[in-house]
Amino acid sequence: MGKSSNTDGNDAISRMCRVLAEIPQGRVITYGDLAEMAGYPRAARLAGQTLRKLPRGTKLPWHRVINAQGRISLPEPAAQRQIARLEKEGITLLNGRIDLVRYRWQP
DNA sequence: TGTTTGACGCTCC
DNA sequence: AGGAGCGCCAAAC
Repeated sequence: MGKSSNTDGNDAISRMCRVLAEIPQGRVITYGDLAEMAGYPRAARLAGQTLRKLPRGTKLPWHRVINAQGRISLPEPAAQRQIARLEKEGITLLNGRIDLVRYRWQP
């Protein structure tokens, strides 16, 4: 069947979004875990690359993705937007850091 | 087809 | 603790 081969680049995006949509409100996930759960172990950077492509008005909880250090990886203008959304969900930051032991989501 | 690029992660100083 | 240096992996170019 011609072209509906599934190996086009959109596969990664679909999988990432699927996982992203499952993250409960008030919890966070690391880039590494997101990638792994999407079927791409060791591809943390791919997760970031994928998130960057999300449309501006997406309903997906892109803000719940942080790095393994509990910090925001997004560059500055947008970092504040992410922090605002996180705090809105009750996620507190201490010195710019999120307590992964407390907020990390692990199914 | 080969090289460069990141919203990363881990280890070592 | 905090920072520098490598390693990883798929998408873009």
